[in-house]
Amino acid sequence: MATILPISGTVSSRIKTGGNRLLGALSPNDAALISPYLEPVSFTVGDYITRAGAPIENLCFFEQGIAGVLDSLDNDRRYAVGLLGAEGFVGWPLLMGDDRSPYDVTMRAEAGRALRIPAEKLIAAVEQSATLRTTLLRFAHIFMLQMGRTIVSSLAHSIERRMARWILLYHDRVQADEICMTHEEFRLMLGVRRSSVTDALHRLEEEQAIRAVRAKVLVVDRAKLIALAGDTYGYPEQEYARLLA
Amino acid sequence: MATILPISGTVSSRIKTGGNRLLGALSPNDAALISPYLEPVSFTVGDYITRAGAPIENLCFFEQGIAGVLDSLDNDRRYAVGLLGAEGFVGWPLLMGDDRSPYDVTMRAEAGRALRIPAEKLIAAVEQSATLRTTLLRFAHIFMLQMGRTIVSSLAHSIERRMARWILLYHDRVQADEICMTHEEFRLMLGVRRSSVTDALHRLEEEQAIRAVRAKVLVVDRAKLIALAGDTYGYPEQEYARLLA
DNA sequence: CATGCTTGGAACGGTTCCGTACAGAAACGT
DNA sequence: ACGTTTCTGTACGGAACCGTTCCAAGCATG
Repeated sequence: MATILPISGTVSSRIKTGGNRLLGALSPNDAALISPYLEPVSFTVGDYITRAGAPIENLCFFEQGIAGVLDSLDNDRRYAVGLLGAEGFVGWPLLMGDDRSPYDVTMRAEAGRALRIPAEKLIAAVEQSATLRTTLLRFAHIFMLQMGRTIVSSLAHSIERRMARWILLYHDRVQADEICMTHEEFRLMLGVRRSSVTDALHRLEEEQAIRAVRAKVLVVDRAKLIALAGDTYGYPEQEYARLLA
Repeated sequence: MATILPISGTVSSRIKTGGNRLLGALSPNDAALISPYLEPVSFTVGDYITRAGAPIENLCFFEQGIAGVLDSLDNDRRYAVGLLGAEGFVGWPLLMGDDRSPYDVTMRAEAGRALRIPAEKLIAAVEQSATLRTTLLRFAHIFMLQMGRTIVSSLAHSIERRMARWILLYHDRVQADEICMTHEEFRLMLGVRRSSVTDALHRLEEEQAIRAVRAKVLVVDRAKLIALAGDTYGYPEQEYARLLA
């Protein structure tokens, strides 16, 4: 348990491209519209990409790392409503007629890289290209699907199964089978007490689906996690492939 | 308990307009772009407005009634991911680059009236008017906010408090303090067993927040319901007012 | 090495909620 | 009027999960 061995794991539908998948899906013309304004930025774990209520001044297309979209309650307790990585971008409310971010968005799990573009440049670009706008809105739509599945899983499934789902969502967005996350991190997504996270992790470990070491989760059997997550995993990912291939 | 007395109730931020609020918020020019194609339709409780997976052929702007947006799991258990009425429309995925509906949408609580427009007509209209597109996307955005709060409330709150929230969402969308819904209906939104609904209703009744009669809930003390719902009620409604006033 | 911080493991009783089952009450059809 | 269906109330044991507390292990810092 002390040393971290390289675990094989089933590397199936993982995101492999180095850069941002959404930008990669753009036509050359659309890419040309925004690429002059894209500027690389990097974040460390815990950094805020946007703050709830703040004006959206930039949009960030991630190349690496995981961004957690958090909603807060009573100004203290916070919960994740969704997750995104190199398959998407942060700031979509701007394309939907809102100039302020409704959510806190922070870096999770690992350091992140992104390409940043000023809000007004992106607005100008989507006004010139309908296909660009559609591509970006498609991501927002798929994020919405993810939220829907989050609702369903929180209503229908046990902590263990919901945890399996979140591990998969993380796994899809990191390059390795090793995911850095503490029990406290899981609390954001599951909304349970920390010891319940411990218990659920142990159960997943007993089933040989993962191995947990300090501040890390190693994905051992991805298929088993998918089975546990059931219908709450897969549909948004499948729709992403259909609409943004 | 047998007879339904007229209950005063606090009629605060209710939706009063007869027609669709979103259409009402359009500029004369934008309204002119689509009104030639709007056709009145009506639904009874249980009718499907769209089916999951089916192509979006029409969009529906509701004038009366409540539409429940349902996600299904394992082909049998279904759960509500959101609710809308005369403040919105059904079919927004079309504006976000998806030609199929990801959800079942069905009529809840009471019979509904809507103005229906063929998909291609609406697409043509939003291509002519950026402000029309923005207005419609703003509704989709606010629906997303509602979904976010649904996630948070399901993670943080007891059945009783979550029920208070859903009653408010229904109350906002009907013209009266009397809401037709069976315990089974609540199950869609809370994801609990039917008897838990009974218990939670009794608790809300003890607190004089509502009165429950067969297949109906009477809102007695709206302020009390708002207090129970806490931060999970109000924010999307407030953003609607800000962005679509 | 000494110290302090973060993270994880384990335990306690208590509460909420579940699954199931059954029965009464109200509406409905004929 | 009568049976049927729908809706609601209630009760039982049991499972899941909570809040709390305490302690141990890993890690960083000086």
